[in-house]
Amino acid sequence: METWKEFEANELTHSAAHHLIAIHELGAEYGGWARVSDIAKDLGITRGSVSINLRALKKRGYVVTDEHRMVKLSAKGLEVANSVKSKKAGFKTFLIDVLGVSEAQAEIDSCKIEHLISEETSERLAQFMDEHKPAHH
Amino acid sequence: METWKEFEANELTHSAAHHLIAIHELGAEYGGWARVSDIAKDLGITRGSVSINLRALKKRGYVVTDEHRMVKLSAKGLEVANSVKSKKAGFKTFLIDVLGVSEAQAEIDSCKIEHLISEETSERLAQFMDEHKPAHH
DNA sequence: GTCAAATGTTTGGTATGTCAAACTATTTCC
DNA sequence: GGAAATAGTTTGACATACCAAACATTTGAC
Repeated sequence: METWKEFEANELTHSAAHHLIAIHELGAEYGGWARVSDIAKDLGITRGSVSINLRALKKRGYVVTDEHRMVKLSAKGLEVANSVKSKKAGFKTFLIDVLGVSEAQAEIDSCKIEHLISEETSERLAQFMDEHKPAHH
Repeated sequence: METWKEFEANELTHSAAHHLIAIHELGAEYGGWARVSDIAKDLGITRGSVSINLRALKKRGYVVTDEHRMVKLSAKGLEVANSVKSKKAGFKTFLIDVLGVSEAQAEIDSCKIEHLISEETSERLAQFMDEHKPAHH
């Protein structure tokens, strides 16, 4: 009867998920390392906000920093970043290819729910997509 | 590039959506009217929280109150409550019947995303479900 | 090596959404 | 009709997540 509170209990908030994704993408060419101001620029928020948000993500073990204040995902952070990205990609593909939703709306919807979908659902969706792949000769 | 901020721009928060749904369901037998303390009991939060949250929902035109402090959805509030409920129901059915997700997980996932799904996606999903109804004789 | 620019942090502010607890108002019971 | 229980509101607290602006630190240009 209080299923609705599961939302608050979610491992990651939408904001936290996007901080991790930003680090992952910005760090891609630099061995995983990213800078606070580049994360801020990428997310369109201030350096101050990122600084504070990273403190919490660091404390919770999702990111690590080095002596030059460079930021990197921990193993746990990398795992959840990849999980969220794959959920988003899978759901977006489903929306476009199966339901026929427009690309723009599919991007928005998949971005909104990427961090909320359970492993069970994302696995079943992947299985469904696999079974309904366009036929090949 | 800042699609991720659409989340914050969503018409309803998860909490707001569930306040509206609670009013809708509690009021069902009383001409739509519900009491603060029953809403609080239903949601599992304090009367104080509900009181404050309703103030905002009233200001934004989703609920109305009478001289006895009874609470009811406005036409707009009723519309969004119904929309959210139907999105949840449609998505949950899809998860269970099409993907084979467990009932418990489908309930949680659909509850988390019910207020985030666009009209376009929910319409396409409804259409998909309609086209894939179990065959009848 | 100095000075300016860029970067990172901190502080004080806002908004949401929760709590506990104090307070006020209403209803119910006898 | 008075006392107790119930209902509603308000206050002060906390957590998240943003901003602007002040501040500190680091980097880079010369």
